[in-house]
Amino acid sequence: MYFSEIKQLILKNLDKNATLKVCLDEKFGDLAVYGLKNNDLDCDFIEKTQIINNFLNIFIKKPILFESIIREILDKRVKKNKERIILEYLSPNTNKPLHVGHLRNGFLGMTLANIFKELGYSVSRINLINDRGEHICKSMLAYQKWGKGQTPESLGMKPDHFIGYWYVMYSQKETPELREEVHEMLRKWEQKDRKILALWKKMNNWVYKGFEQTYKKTGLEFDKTYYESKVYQLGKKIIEKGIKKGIFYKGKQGDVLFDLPEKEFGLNKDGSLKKITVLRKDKTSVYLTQDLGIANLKYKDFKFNKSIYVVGLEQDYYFKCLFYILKSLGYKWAEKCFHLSYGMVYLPEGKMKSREGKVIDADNLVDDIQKLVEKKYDLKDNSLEIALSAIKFNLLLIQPKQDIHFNLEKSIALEGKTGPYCQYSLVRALSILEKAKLFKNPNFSKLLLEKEIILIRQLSTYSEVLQRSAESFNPGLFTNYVYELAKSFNQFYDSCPVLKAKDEETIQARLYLVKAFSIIMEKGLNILNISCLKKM
RNA sequence: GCCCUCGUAGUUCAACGGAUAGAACAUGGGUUUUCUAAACCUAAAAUAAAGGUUCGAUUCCUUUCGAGGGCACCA
Repeated sequence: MYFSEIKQLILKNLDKNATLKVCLDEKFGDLAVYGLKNNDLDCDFIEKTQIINNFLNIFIKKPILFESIIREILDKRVKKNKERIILEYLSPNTNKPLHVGHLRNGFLGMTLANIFKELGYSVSRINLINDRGEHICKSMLAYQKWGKGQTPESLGMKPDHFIGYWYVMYSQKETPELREEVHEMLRKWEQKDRKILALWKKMNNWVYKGFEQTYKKTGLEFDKTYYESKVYQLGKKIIEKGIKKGIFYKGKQGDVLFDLPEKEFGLNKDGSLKKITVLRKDKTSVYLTQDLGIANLKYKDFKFNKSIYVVGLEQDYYFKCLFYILKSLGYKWAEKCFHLSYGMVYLPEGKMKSREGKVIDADNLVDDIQKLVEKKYDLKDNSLEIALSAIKFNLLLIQPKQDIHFNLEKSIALEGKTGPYCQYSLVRALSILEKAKLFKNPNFSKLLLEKEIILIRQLSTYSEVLQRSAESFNPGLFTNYVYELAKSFNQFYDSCPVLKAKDEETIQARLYLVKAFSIIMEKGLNILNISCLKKM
């Protein structure tokens, strides 16, 4: 019998509304449920039941319990779920390199995708590249004016950093005249002016080359890439239809508007309804125009059961509008769209400002931490994997809604509650398993010590945490679990020798426990996109 | 002005409405002839304030204070 089956059997015997909880505190039972007076549980694996503080505590016969948990982990069965989930994340602009905020976004998306995959969903990961618009023209204009034909190669710069350099230069030199030139450039771009298109292509290709390097280094992956320049016109037909249906209307100046209802959005200061522009008077798209189109395209391409947008909290209002308009247009799938909003990353001196170059650059961050690892532990091997593990773990640990106050020295620790700590616990486990052989029939009644029991209980909550983490779209919950698991193992490792235990039966029972731990820890690290190392 | 989010040890973060609010870092004290000490053990330290709902509130509701974000042709 597996642990999940035990839980189901017990649940059958309880009230309908009862929820079972695995107890991690040894004083209580193995499972507990609140508020039950009647404890007639008729299952032969139950040792005793006891009511403490109005909790019904259920004690299960230890060998059966341990075997059920460990066996379930060893006999990995893959669940399948027919639901399809799409996740959009990263979505960079092509006018500057990636910074630590992008990393937070990307790792949130990647990890959530992995969590849903582990639960059996069919998942597609989408990157929507913001490759057009005024902000893109800014770096183009600066390069055109002052670039003197230099290239990333001629300056020895990573190509996306090269582009970012011109974006910062534009911002520093910006004047009303320059701003007008940017508008003019965008107009030419939309009219497919050859020269401008050629410049745009050249510069975007540089950026992509740089992004690719960063993706590869940090492990960011996608199943599908949409380019804004190719799809930004899609929304216009929807706008036309919406006007005919009376959902949108033309403003005095010829722009197209949508009225936001008072109930959900409140009123303006003067008591009028809030409005939002869906198309400019000159018929060019605003973000909303293209997002209406892209949302449709996504549904056509994927027929999703859930569409998740990983985008910062500064766009909460925007997404509320977008989803409301989609619903008003009659798309049934509108309610399956979800904005995963996450907090900003702040520097000690305040908000990051790309325009001023005040950012924690993604590439530099990885390089810095990697150097730190090499220096601190005097090693070359695996230093990148360890540095990335520290960064990813740190960014994922904090629940999405929280802002992160980033401090280079303090934030990316290498010891304590960190990625490397978790990697290290797996290294230790694998090192034991390498030296031993597992026999077929372990005797789990040999596992009696406190640290053994805590580790087993910790292992037993894996699926539960995974499920909760998915339901709340919170990878932080799972990241914390991975740490707690590593901690339980390190404590076990310290107090319970495996290969040098007193008798062969204890050795085997503990080996099975180590094996089960290594399986879950490997899964856990893979979900967090952290490398499983054999040596550290 | 209005709307949204957040306020937990010195610091950075946890806690499905449930049992004694957990960690990490920093600080103090310890552990290596034993499977990797990037580890383990140990001490001290917190729910912004005031009300309410509840058998029970860090969690839900109201108010105040504080921080951040947003509110029609920006992304």
